[in-house]
Amino acid sequence: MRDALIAAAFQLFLERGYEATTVDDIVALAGVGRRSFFRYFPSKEDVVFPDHERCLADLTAFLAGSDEDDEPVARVCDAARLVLRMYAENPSFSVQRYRLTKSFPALRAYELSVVWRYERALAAYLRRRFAGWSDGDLRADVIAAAVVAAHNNALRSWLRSGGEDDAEAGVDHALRFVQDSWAPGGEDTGGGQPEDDVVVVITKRRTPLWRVVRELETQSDGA
Amino acid sequence: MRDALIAAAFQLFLERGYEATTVDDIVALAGVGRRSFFRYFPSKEDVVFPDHERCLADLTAFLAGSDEDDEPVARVCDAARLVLRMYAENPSFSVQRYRLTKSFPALRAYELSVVWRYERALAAYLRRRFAGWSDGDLRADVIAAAVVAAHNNALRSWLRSGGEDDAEAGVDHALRFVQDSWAPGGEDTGGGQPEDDVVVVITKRRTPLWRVVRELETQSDGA
DNA sequence: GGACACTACGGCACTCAGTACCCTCAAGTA
DNA sequence: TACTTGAGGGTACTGAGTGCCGTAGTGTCC
Repeated sequence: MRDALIAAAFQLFLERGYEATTVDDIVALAGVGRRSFFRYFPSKEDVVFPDHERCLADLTAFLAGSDEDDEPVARVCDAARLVLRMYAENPSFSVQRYRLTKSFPALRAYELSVVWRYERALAAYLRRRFAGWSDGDLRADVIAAAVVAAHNNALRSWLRSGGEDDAEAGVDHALRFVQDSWAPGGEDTGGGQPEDDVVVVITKRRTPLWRVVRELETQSDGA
Repeated sequence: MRDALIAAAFQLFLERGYEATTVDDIVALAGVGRRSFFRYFPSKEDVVFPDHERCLADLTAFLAGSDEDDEPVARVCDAARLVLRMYAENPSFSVQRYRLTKSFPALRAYELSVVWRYERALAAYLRRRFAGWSDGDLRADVIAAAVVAAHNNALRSWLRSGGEDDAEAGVDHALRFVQDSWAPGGEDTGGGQPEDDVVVVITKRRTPLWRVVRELETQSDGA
């Protein structure tokens, strides 16, 4: 019955839009009573995100089950991959939902509150791991936000592709950017370059440093 | 009349809670018609955040009015300070609102959508500035999220203090953490060095960029 | 002064999400 | 048979938000 309601809801949402579809329409199509809808979904928005509650529980469990030896940033990146996998399990459903949420502000607002809960779960884990550091909480909040932003950047790009691209590769690439910023050494996994290969940078003094960095970044990977 | 509605709403919200206060209660206390409430505020949530629309416009204008020489990350940090200043202008109001939003999920969800709009404004600016960089959009999204997270970390800590702490100092400290991660050279404000003086940097390939930058920063002012 | 707009506000009626309460029916159990 | 339990249905209600219209004040032009 839960699945029947989800199917009916999506059919109508895609046909005539989210706001133009009432709960009465959905239950009429699904052939169930109106009261039953609210037994399965606390609100009309919830029917659009039926699996996030479980995913959030998985994510929390995953973080709770990590030990002291894990590199914290790498761990939250793996947690983000967990979320991506949920989307990737049902590409067509995820893409449909993406188009829906993109066009209806009410759904976007709901999605934000879901994402916020993921972010707080990551931040809570990082705060534990950074306890005692100076600015540990700040670091935790910023890194959690960065991980979520990177994940969402890759996820949205995958969704825009209609689920055709390689979702895992995209999110790996995006998360590497975050790890390079805060989990130094993470990118140094080997490769063929000899360690003592040398780069020489020549620039005018007083060039804004960010311009130098930009030049370095566009020309090489690493330094 | 707008101010009368805000005052009446906050009085009732603080007295009996957000959800227990109906729009009818508010308009009765303010002595205006119910229909007028919705003329000034599109929804009941909006009365809690009466100045964000203007602040968002200020922020957008601030970013639009910047030129190519500005360091992008420093610019969005300054934009974040703009938002903080709006909170700091009315400490007691901000603290009251903070306690309200903390305890009512509906308000928290609304606040998230407001914050999201700020973040998108910052990201849009950064995307323009990073256009052409490899992973420019990703970088823009991540940095925007980090700036917002740092700002919110400092803001919440100030709000929890009841508006007693130094808000500006707190947010400066938090934003410095972000700038140190991505906007090296922020301290480059002048000095007498001749323009054509040349700096040579020698480093190993595959050294994490941030290490190079740190080294540069500690050894010279500028590049 | 009178006709004309324009604006701000109030009142009324409506839709729809969400809730409280109670009903039915079926399945199991003493 | 009587009793409980749980899934679902029906009804009536509250409250947010909208559309429509009426009305009163405030100009402005003739």
